[in-house]
Amino acid sequence: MKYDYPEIEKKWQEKWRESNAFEAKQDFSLPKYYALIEFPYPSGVGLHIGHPRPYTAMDIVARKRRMQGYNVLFPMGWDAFGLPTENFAIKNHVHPAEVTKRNVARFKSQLNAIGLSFDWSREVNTTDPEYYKWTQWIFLQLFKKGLAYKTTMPVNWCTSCKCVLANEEVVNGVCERCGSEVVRREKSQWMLKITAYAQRLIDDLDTVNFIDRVNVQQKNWIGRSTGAEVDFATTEGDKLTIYTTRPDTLFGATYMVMSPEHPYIDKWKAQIKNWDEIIAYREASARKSDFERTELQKDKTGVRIDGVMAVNPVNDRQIPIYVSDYVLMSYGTGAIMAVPGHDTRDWEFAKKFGCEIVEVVAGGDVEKEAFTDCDTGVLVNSGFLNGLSVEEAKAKIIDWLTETGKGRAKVNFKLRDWVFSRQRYWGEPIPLVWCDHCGEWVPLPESELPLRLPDVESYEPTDNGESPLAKCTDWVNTTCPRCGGPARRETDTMPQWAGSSWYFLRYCDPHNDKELASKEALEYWMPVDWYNGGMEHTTLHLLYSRFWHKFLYDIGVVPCAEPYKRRTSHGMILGENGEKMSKSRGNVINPDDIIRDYGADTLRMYEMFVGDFEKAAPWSTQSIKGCRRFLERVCALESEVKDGVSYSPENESLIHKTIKKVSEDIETLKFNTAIAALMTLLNQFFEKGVNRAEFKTFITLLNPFAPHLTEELNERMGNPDMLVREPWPQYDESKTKDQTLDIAVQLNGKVKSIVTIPADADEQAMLDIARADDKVAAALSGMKIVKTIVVKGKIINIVVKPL
RNA sequence: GCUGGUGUGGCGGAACAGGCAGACGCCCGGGACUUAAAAUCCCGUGAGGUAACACUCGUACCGGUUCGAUCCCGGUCACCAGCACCA
Repeated sequence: MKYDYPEIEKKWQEKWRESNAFEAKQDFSLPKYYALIEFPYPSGVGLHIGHPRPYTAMDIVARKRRMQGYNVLFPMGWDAFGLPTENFAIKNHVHPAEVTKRNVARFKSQLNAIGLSFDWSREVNTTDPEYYKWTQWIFLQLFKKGLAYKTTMPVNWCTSCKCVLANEEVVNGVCERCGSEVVRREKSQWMLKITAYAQRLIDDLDTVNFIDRVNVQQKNWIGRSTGAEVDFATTEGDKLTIYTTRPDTLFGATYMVMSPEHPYIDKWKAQIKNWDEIIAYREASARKSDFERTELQKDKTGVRIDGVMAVNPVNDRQIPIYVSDYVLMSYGTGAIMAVPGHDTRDWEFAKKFGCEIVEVVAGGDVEKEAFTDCDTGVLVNSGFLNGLSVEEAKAKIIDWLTETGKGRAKVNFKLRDWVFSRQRYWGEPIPLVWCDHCGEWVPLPESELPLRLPDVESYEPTDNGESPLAKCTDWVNTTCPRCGGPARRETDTMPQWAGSSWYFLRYCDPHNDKELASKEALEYWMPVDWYNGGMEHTTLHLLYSRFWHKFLYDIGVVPCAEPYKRRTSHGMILGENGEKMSKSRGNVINPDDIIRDYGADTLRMYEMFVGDFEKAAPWSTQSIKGCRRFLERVCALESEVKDGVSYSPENESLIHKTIKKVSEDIETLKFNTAIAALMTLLNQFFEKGVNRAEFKTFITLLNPFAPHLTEELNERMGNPDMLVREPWPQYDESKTKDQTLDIAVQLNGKVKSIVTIPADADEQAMLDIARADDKVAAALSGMKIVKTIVVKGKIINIVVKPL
């Protein structure tokens, strides 16, 4: 058969569509499998060559599961709110909804051209009011439970997007999206209390099967630490509380440091003798952007508070208090005890400002550098802690603090609450109104959802930090749903991460207009069995959606505490030069061109064969030809097929091995070696011949990888049903074993010969065969055997020395 | 700085409960077919060495454990990713 891929691919894509081949069934008695990939942001440039890698991988899993008899849910949708669309709309004077529609149409046709087996009857779009109705509904539940609150705080402000960013969206001090400078601004923002779930977000990682680097990154980001809070008295009679992970070093605390934003500074105004100096320092650090702060981190700055002293509770010594911006108001209590002998930052500060350095853990030289080792040190100069190890001292001092009421054990997290509002147009409106009469934010009744985005004349962001919606006075001015008085709508919108935090739930029951999804559907489909997505979402989408899911679990909406049973992640496709693909580097590969020149099946094969799925791999226009050649050879094999029994006993054994290998490799993300095994089998068929049944098994195994070609070949063989509906081949473990084995015979660890033994030969039999071998016998002559090592079925090693 | 990860032919990558290193593919070389080229098919292909064998060296580097180490242990170097004054 000539490999007419454009014709074949078009034909089978239509057949699958006409027969609803991939529709998940509404029969909840069947075993289910929910395979999920991250829905894309439908950008204007179309599909990237990187997209098909995870998509094809999960498509292979989904196709295999269907053949294995599962009711498979493999859906797709659009994460379509977001800035690029809005910016494009502004520039070209089109409505963002119109832009979205076009981009979605383009993406969808590209995805279909790859032959991905999505159930399009469940397509969702985050910008659809029938969808964002439920995004808003979830927000209202969060609000009602006190997990959404508005507060004024310094936030990350992107100077180019003119919009607030979440901490997770700031990378190296610049905007994750556009790379522009991010500055700190005081703004009133909606926040979501993700910190309330910090502990559970860590703990429940033990209940799911995520790849390790995801677990590690999430844990680092949440940043749990254990330590103690200690109350220091001051000469003004206040209680200055600090947090430390090293309470064992309390005797070594020789000064304290407060963040410039600490409220006690204002409180002590009357007592502070150098007030002007303190205020000048506070204002200077307030002006610094996060970027500047990190740039300057090596060089500590600060000012001593003149007029107030603190008292170390363990020894009643009076110690000075400094103000320095290396202490952050947003972590712990905004103040620290400084132990310069055993903390690098305190040591640097102490050296610069001439503070006293006391050694309380012996083992280093605190005059040269801070000694921070917790494993080997022994406590000294520490009263009742002397002689203890760091671990013992921690426990003892916490007991002491608790008994005396001067402190307590404490757990802290680096994770901060999620800044949830954006000053842009193209996002979900926040369904709250401010009522002066009620004096608070009032939620819209659920019956009024969705709160639709109004049509506005200009989507331009404003420099004053207000959302474009603020200009839409007809929409903004409304009545309070509670008291009926005049009220104003919230004009900020939700961030892009809102719609994606729950979309996998909507797929379970996408057309439900009574609830976000029915209980039965959620109980049947959830949790997602396998979710594959990018590492870049680990501390963003993945964390956010786990948080929302746990909240929905708490209020009884979803049946499971974790949304995803298994999470894996793919590597990037790089340009041919090994660099990240980008327009500016001129190394972009367009999937449309590849499909036109090689076909979708070749694209799929190559995306899976290119390298280790979990690692980045450079694209190669040379190597893709190998996959194309393989498919051509599969076509050519058709004419080699002969009726009758196997021509070769080796075929049977290799077929069983290949079924096993391909079946297992798909489950462990080793698509590249699965394909290699199929190539090996094909090569053997050309060498040894192939019968109809063998060929059928081969194309069935290949079907998830190259679905179009294999369907065509299956039809040409006269099989009435589509391969999609055929069962996955089974293997017989006993037939994967060879009758004979080729075993290496070593002398002193060097291979001297290869001998063939029966698979069940015992150690003595193996040794006898080895010694009968000519090469072995020759090598043994003139040698004295010191020792022989025989491992059944593995190896023979004879240790010799000259006679 | 901290936390993870990765170093294997000309290239992408296989093989690791310690047991023939380099599967599979690309590139490259030779041959067949062809008037010729492309395509296809066959053969070769880690490095040194040999007429051909033999043999020697080879999994970032140094050392250790072992009959045997790409794999385990200790140390060093390089690269990638994430975090970054988190007390």
